[in-house]
Amino acid sequence: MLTLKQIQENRQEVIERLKVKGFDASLIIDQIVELDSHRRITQVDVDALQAEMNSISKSIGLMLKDGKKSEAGAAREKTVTIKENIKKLTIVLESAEKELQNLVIQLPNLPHSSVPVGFSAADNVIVREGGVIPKLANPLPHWELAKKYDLIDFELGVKLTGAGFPVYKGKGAKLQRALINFFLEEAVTAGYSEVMPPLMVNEDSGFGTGQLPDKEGQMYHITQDNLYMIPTAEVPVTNIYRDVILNESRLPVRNCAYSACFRREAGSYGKDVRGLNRLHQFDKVEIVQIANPSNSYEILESMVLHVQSLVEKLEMPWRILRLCGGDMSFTSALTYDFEVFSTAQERWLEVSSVSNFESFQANRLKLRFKNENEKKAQLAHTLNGSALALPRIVAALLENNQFEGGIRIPKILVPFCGFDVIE
RNA sequence: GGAGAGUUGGCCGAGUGGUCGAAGGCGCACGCCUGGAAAGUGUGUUUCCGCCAAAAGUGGAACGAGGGUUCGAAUCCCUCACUCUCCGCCA
Repeated sequence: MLTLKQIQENRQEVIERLKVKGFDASLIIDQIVELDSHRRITQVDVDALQAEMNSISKSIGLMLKDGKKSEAGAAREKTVTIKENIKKLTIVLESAEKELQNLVIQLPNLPHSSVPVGFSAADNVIVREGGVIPKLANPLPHWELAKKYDLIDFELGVKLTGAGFPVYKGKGAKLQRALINFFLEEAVTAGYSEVMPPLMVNEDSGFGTGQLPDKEGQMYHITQDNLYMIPTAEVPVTNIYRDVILNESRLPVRNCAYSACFRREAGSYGKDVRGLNRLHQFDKVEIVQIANPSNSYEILESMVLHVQSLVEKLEMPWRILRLCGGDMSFTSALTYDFEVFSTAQERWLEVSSVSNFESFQANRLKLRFKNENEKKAQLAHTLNGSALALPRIVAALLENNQFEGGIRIPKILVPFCGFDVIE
């Protein structure tokens, strides 16, 4: 959520920047500016009436103490109309605040100046790439490999739950655990401290990171207890710092977490969802940082390098995209996507998204920092990235490393798996 | 799930209708003291929304959350959430 100050002070710039995301903000911003001034004027009035009330109340107390009963009664009568006016104006004030809030949360985050203009994935910019795309004679897609070597049972998942909830078996299951451990170890070594968060969150947490109210339909909602299944560990981990004022010396805060992730993926269909390409439940290791605004973009780069080191260690053909305005999420200021190449499907699969949210989430979270010398706390920057999401990594790993009669496990994973080939 | 007791500032803890944003203590910051430190001592130490060009200053709000009673609520009433204890159930 943008701050009112941001909107007031850089009105034109905000409108221009949001155009990069294909968002026309001019009307909303006009309304916000007008409503905010209305709100402030009303508040001045309410405060003045309140002050009068307070002073009368105080004097009544003193009068009663002195035994001046009739004077106190007279004063009491004066309060009747003041009280009515306060009531009326408070209603006006509260509805203005509510309306203002409703408008402000409709505005997406401002894209960073380096974000390319564009409307679809085709307009994303390749930043750099690496690895080698293997040349295979007749590669099988991972869903066939999974069946052939009995690694993943999609039909069984349908029986138990529904489409998009696969059952991993044998070496397939072991590979999941190996990847999770590998990713966590790498993150911890890189200085992230591990947390294991709840897989369900409350409404406040959903709002804090921006899933609610915008993406309500993307999360599984347990209505009986009004809880949401997390779509990513970003939600619980970032919300650890909701309503927190950190000491500046603690920044950057770095956390990593493994979690299962749950997404309804309403409206998806076709080859995009085949096999592991899009699931309702999947595993992911997430990295999160809370940063000082002065160096949050350097931190973003370091997170990108961390993810890059993972795909390199896994010997995958990879590339990094800088997302264009139209392809970026509502909450992000700058996002890099990582893709790995899937040989059998002959296409790039997104395996990670690394973003700087600047103060957009922090403003919702009331996540601030200050040092001893400062009176006023300021909003921190939040960043996160997948490091990494498993399913498409598994898809690429199976497809790219297949050979006649087996699948080779990348060297770095062998100690985690306990085997070096699937056959 | 049943019964009871709680929820106050960074922490502990007092406060049952009036001048309480809140005693006292701990912690922390700065100063004095000291050769240096400890002890001692003094001052300060929540956050949000406004007014003001800004600072100074100043108005308002907040004692788990929301509502109510009252001229006035941390204090009384209602609803909800959470915590603890006992019982039940359970990996």
